[in-house]
Amino acid sequence: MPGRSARPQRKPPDTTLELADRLHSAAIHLLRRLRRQDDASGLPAPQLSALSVIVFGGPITLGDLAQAEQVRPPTITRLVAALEADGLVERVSASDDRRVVHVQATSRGAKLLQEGRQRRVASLAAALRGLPAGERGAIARAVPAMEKVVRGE
Amino acid sequence: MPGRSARPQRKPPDTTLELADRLHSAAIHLLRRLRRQDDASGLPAPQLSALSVIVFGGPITLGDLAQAEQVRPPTITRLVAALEADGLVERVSASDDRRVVHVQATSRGAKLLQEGRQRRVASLAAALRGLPAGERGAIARAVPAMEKVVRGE
DNA sequence: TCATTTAGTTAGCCTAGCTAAGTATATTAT
DNA sequence: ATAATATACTTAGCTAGGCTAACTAAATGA
Repeated sequence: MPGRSARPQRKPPDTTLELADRLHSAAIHLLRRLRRQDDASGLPAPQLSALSVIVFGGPITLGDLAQAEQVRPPTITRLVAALEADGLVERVSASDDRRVVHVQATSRGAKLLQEGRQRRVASLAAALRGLPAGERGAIARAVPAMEKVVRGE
Repeated sequence: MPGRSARPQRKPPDTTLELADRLHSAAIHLLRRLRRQDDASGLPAPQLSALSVIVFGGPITLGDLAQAEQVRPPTITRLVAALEADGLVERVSASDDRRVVHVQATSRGAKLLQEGRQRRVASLAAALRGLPAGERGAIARAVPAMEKVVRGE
């Protein structure tokens, strides 16, 4: 019985509301599962997420980063402060508008992301590899649509 | 690892590692988006999630609930305490083993779940309704597999 | 009987999120 | 030119979720 959900559901949802509900629930549990297996790799998920945007999105203002990360300005200030304290990113103030702060990855930050990301999602990847190909394929085909939802399109 | 939001991607992932990465990222952003739209209506996500297990899974021990929710015992103690303080669940100690505590929903808890939960996911449901039917279907077909991954099967 | 295991709680810590209010810089209107 | 307003970010202070370590109480078993 360990590991057994109290609510096993194997049928696809058949109303949009049920779909939303189950997607929501699955997201919560997915992240909790990953967080628990994360410990070795270093940064907490939100910091890693922000770092990833910074590394891939180049220098970015704090405001844009907050929007990309779907959080309020004070939250991004704090996340960036934590990353900066670890030497993974640095602030650069804009020359033309001195209110604006750009943030960019240091080489250490970029390196940590490259190395750490695979480790962090390794357990999820392993679980996905354990699925029948058809089910893994179903998830793969759903991901672009999920990203669209997340971006609010 | 997340972070694809700075660069929208519309292609399905073609390696398992990339799939894991993007699924993870989508889950993070999905939950943040929902949290922000979670009005005064009710409980924070983790409490709602636990309440849902309790309502649908009947009376359940704290240990089993912790497992179902993928959290450590102290966390479940705290979540249940919060739900109890709101009169949504109640503790019942087991007659045969006095260490064990079962938790069950009150009628208020069951009612709040029925009403409030749908409200909470309403914005997600609306976003899903805005998708082309094919993409919504892709997500619907992926959900059972995601639940399987989450349960660690 | 006494040691061990099991279920849950308590204490104490850290991180993530928020709002409200503050500072500094830009912009706009008078 | 200056006053009002808007923007970008920070600070302060709060709620909440997550953890480990250490505890109590009850069951099990040698």
